[in-house]
Amino acid sequence: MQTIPRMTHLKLNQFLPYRLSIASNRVSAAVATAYEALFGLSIPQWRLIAVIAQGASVTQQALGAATQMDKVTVSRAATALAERGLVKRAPHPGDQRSHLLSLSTAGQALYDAVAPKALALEAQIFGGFSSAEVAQFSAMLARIEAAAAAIEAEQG
Amino acid sequence: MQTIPRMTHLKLNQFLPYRLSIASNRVSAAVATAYEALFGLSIPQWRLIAVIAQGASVTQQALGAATQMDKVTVSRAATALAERGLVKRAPHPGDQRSHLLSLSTAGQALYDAVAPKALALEAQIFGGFSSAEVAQFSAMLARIEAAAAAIEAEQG
DNA sequence: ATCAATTAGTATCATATGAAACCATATACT
DNA sequence: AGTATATGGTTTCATATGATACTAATTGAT
Repeated sequence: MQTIPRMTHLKLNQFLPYRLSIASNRVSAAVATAYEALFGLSIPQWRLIAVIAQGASVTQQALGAATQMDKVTVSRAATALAERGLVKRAPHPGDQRSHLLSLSTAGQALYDAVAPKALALEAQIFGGFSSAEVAQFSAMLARIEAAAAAIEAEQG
Repeated sequence: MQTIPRMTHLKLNQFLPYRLSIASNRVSAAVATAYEALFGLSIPQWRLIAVIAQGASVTQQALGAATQMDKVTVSRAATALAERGLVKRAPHPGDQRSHLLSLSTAGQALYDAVAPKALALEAQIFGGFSSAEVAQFSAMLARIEAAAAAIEAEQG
């Protein structure tokens, strides 16, 4: 028996979806560790806080759309934040199923503490990047997202 | 009470760790769906196959290092692949705790089928990229990985 | 040679995530 | 108005993942 040379060689460590996944996981791990250690926040919780801080008064539905997280994940993070007194849930006028979430004073204070730290972490990770490179990278991510979403859509 | 303008505004959808995570998750989801639908492979299983195909005869320890996956994940994927008859486990001469994994004929055939499909997916996702852009993106990922790993190490 | 400390791999446990089922309310259609 | 359908959110269930504990074998030190 003899070995027939294959047409396609695939080196895992040059395969971009793999590389992307590794890089993303490392970044997420670093960020998650920092948030957890410093503020006791999970990534979903932090994302909610970031969006609520921007938008003032938001439904969970809107939070799901803005953070691209599942409604179950949003629900759990929202419950935890409410229990911790970081967000307030007001009834939604005109829809009794829904609440409007906003930051409590404590939540706002936490946000004010977290945000600079988050930006510092980002700066640490992308420290070597020029602003042109950052812009380029960001644009590339957008293209990748769109292409991947298209594939997913076509796969049903 | 009056609102004091904050120093740091943070828009989640411009926050790069978030953007990176979203893009990576989309790509992983698209890839995972395709592998699962076409070949019944999970991503860890596919990674093992890819590395074994390169390296011929490898220990799980080496597979863990090459794929950056936990040894538990490697163990589970290896067991599943062995049960499916895609990889063979030979005793490691000189270390009886360890096995040497290699592709069976069926495993090699599967690899030969999967690899082109994987490359096609990659091409679809990065289709809009020039080869210079691909190289740039790849280099950026490497820098990001290194920076994130450094942070993790320092957080220890 | 004996015993402590590592290491390869597996098994067990805890946690995070999302899919599916579910409840209450809201909307659409007749 | 009255009924079917859709929607916001929560609960329940199944699965994936990794930390921890464990077993068997190997290495190192005396």
